[in-house]
Amino acid sequence: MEITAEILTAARRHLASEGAPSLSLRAIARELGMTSSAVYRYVASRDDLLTWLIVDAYNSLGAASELAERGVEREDVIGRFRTTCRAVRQWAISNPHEWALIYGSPVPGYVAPADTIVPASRVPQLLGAILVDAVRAGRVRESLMGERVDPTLDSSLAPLREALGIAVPTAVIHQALMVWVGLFGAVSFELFGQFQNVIGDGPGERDALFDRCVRRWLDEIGIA
Amino acid sequence: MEITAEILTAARRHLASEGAPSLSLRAIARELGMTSSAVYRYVASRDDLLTWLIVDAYNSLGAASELAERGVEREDVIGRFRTTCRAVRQWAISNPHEWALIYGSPVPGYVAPADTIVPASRVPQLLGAILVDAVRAGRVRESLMGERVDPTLDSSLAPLREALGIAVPTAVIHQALMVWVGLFGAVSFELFGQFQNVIGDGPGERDALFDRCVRRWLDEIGIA
DNA sequence: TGTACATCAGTGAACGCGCGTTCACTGATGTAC
DNA sequence: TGTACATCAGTGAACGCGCGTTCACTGATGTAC
Repeated sequence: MEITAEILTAARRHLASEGAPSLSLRAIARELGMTSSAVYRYVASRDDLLTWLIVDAYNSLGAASELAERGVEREDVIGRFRTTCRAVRQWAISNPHEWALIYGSPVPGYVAPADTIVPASRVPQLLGAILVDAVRAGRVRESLMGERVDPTLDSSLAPLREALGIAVPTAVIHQALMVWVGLFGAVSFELFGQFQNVIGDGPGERDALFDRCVRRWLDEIGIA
Repeated sequence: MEITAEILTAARRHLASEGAPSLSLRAIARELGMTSSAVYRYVASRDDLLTWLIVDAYNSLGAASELAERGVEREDVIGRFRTTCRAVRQWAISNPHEWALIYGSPVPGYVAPADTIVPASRVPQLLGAILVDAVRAGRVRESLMGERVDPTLDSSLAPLREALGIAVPTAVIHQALMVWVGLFGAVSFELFGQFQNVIGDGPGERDALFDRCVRRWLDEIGIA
């Protein structure tokens, strides 16, 4: 399966330099010095190729985050969270087109097959594990742990609660979800250019902004 | 300038039903029963048309939010904020492709001209005005108002601070920015399908989720 | 060891499609004298 | 009132391009007897 790997490499390279919209089977064939029809021996269709790349991107982001997080002492919940957030942002900055592919506008007509679910959940899972450890260590805000919550919300967050493995109050899960959404939003805002004309992009300015976001997210969960 | 308006209408319709990627001058010409070359009498290029639509989308979102917010008593800062958030989300749900156009992945090769800056700032401006009123009424969290902040952050948020008109501490501005980013992230997450397989989409479930987000954003600023 | 056959990676031409953009033009309408 | 001219919205053909996908094929490699 050498060639399959080569195709994936070429597709990755093309994605990284040109972006998803101009990604075509023909372009990849060209890059490999093959006929476009030859590629069909390995890839079923354009959508199939897209799926490969999406899975690949999720895995790349997941692996990068996990690797970074693993380098921090288990007891250091704050450090683990901070490191994970930074790893996500760094990966996104290094791979903007990949980020756009997985977290940007959906491609009209493309429906993600089930194969993407597991890779897509690696980062949320990682954040979830950190949360669980924080809960276990009794480091989550008391007021949040005890808060009663709208039953509709309770049921809509049930799948997440079960995924965590231990009993975590819905209010905490919601807060964690907000953090994840905030992390995603902050990175996307920066990458998609929404900070243009609003926030300076001098050296370190955006890092400082993001670092404070991380600190605030920790505050919101109550980990201090 | 009747025809210019008709072209814009057709483009809007096409965008709404098919999405930005398949938007082409030829498709719009077809929709209008014109030759594709005739369109060039009114539109300079495809990028020009894209710019029209981007400005149009920002203005549509801005107008919808402003209209909703204006319907709330001035003293009711909480109501104004909640209403604005909901208006933004509702607009996005009603106009998903427009939302993707302005807040989704950037189109490679397209550079937004300066004309988009003012329309793009309508919602942030609205949120800023609410914040200013909250600060004036002394309803922002004390701890946040008094917090000292990294000087790099101070300078990177300077443009925002000046835009607000009155003196607002950097910590508060950063928090407000986080709220805006969170709002954007929450809406995009929902619209771009990231909640699939994670959160139920039964009646009211996502509304409940979002409503709690709004409440938490208020908490974070300290308005209660 | 040598022949006959099967496998299979890759070719090349073609299909029908849509795109942005240009350009010489038609034909109706409005204006000047 | 009638003629000559200018303006200008819209046409139609063409340019060169890229795309996804199919299909009959070549030619090298491997396998069986």
